[in-house]
Amino acid sequence: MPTRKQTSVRKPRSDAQRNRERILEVAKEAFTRSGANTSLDDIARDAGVGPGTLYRHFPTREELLEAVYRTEMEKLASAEQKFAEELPPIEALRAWLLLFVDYIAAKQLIAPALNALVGDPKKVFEASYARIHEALRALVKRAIKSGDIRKDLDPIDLLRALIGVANVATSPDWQQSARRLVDILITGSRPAK
Amino acid sequence: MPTRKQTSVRKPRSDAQRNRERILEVAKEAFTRSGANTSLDDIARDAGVGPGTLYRHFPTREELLEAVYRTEMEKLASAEQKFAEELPPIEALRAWLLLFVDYIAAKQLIAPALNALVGDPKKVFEASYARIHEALRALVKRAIKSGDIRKDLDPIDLLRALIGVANVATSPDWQQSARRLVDILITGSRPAK
DNA sequence: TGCTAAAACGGAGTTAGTCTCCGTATCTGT
DNA sequence: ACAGATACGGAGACTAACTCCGTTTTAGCA
Repeated sequence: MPTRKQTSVRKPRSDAQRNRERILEVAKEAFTRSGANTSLDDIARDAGVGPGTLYRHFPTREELLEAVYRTEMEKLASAEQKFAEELPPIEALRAWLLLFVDYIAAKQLIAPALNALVGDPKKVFEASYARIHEALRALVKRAIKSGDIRKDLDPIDLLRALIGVANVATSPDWQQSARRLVDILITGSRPAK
Repeated sequence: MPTRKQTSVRKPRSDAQRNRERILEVAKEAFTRSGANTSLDDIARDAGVGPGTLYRHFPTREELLEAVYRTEMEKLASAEQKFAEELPPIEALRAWLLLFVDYIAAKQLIAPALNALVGDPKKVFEASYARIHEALRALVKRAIKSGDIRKDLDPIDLLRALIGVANVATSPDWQQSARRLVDILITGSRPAK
């Protein structure tokens, strides 16, 4: 028996793969530009495929949204390692939180994702959330070990606060607000004494 | 000349008033129950009016959402005075922040509002946001004066963090997370020394 | 109280987006 | 290069959004 994975997956056909990526790319731009309610048929057309093809790859709007979102979040999560290697714990944490802010500032990707949230919150976040959470937890863990952060801090709390800031991005200075908030959060997370 | 307001407002017809309230009430429940994408025609039917009537009162989905949202936020904002009178500054602030959490926990009203956000963020929040912000600012101001909070704290930062928490309400314990966050925020907002 | 103009109603009908179905085209392995 | 499997695409059914206008209701006045 070959050691290769034999779990059903027969093979992905090359044109299918191409189309999938094409759709994802167009969708990302469309959602970012016009919000999460953009016509899916339009996205299909812009990607040069029929509606049927789009729906075969992503049966629901939410699934497409999630796929786009997950792809982007993956990039963010992978930045954790770099910071962890280059900076002292507390600074690595701060840097990553700030990157998080910059990232969603540039991409505005949180809005579409949130939109989908209304339908079924868990689905959309489940996968990417886990990945992001893992990255953040690693950073917090190191900062706890070095004594910069108090033991009982739940990393999710920080994450939630930050994601929130992005959503309430009504005023133009929201990004600065987010930066100040990072400081508040870190200060508030220090050991009691 | 009579001192009464004469600014255009001719008169609101009683049936119009009734219908408006009826729609608002049904809409609030519908959005809370099924998310912000509920069929507006359905809402109209449940309220016992025709689609035309609903659209006359609230030309767009966003406007209906905003009206519902604003009504609820008004209630929250008005709680500020009570706390300010009954509690010491820092505790009044804490209490109000916690009420904020409880409130959106119960009503889940933030989700629909956010959904609308994608279309045009400012519009939806503008009015109610101002009201809430005002309440929070008053509380923070008092807490600064009493020396419990550092001078340069921007109240909006706290608000943003909290709203965010509600949005990322994926896990069942999000409410506890929010409560911990309130502590973090308050601690992080204390004077430097 | 009865009358009238203004205000508001309501639902049929138009428009637009979602999603499916299936005949046709393309790919992969032999 | 052939066969079978896989994927494509777009016509069309369905559903919700939103409008338009003939009918009904209301407020104010004589």
